[in-house]
Amino acid sequence: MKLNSKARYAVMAMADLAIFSKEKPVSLKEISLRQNISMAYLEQLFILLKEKKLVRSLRGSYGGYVLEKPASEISLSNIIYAVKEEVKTLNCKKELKKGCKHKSKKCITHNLWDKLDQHINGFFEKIQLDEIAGTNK
Amino acid sequence: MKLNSKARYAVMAMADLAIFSKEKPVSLKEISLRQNISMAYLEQLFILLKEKKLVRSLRGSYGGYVLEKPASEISLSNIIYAVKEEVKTLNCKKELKKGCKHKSKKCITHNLWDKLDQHINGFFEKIQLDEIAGTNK
DNA sequence: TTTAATTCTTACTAAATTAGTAGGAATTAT
DNA sequence: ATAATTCCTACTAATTTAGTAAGAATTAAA
Repeated sequence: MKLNSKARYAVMAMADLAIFSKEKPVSLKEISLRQNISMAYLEQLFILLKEKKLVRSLRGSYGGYVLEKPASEISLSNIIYAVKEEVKTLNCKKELKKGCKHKSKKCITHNLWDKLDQHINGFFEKIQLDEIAGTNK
Repeated sequence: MKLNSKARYAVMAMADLAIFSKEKPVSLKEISLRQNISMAYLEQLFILLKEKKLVRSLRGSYGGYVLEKPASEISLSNIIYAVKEEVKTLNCKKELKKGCKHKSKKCITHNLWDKLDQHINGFFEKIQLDEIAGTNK
């Protein structure tokens, strides 16, 4: 049960934006230096964050990224799913793949993992970026 | 954020034991057939479950495994940690490794992941095997 | 109009992890 | 004795992770 770097870095970067992109766009280089994350890696993450309309980009010199919406309207869940990380406690989707079903029955722990799934996703949904960044006070 | 097969299988196997080992020891072969898990893989898991005193083995013909304690006294957490799976949301242990600390400060999301850690472990601790197996009614 | 700083895009890769398989030794009820 | 089992150790193919690398496109400022 591990959270990978992709999700961890994405949240760190978004928190950095929430704090520093109020006056001007923040470049990935700045984030890279402040948060100690490889810049080329950040580039890949920001493509995804942009696709999901969590950030807006400004190209060219003095460009960078800003939040597309207020930090209070962006949940941890939004960020994590934007970079394609997801909670997966069952190895089946909607009970279709093998590994869970056997002899046409759901596996004995199916409901348990479903509950765990909801437990973790609930956490991700209730926390907003402003709280993470400490800009909600 | 994925739960791996090791933990999933361990919990399934323990639930199987909780249900079927009341009269006689249950062999890994039986579990393998009922739960659709490779027997050689189960062998490795049961070495670990035994080490943590969650099960007791009976070798030889007609041998197998039984629970070492009542299912109501074995938590999901016990099982998951027995097979060396763990919740890891920070990539640092006790703030020592690099990747979290940078310029001698904790990373910006450190407290968040700490909370997530507690949230998930809380779930694992509050659920007992009898509940999973449905033998608590 | 040139330059420097930036985002955008695609391809590659080393290392680690996962999810097993394989083979045989030791033990024990029948 | 035999068959069924646990115990033990080593190996491995596939996948995932966490990046690196190289260069094209864009734009503010000098």
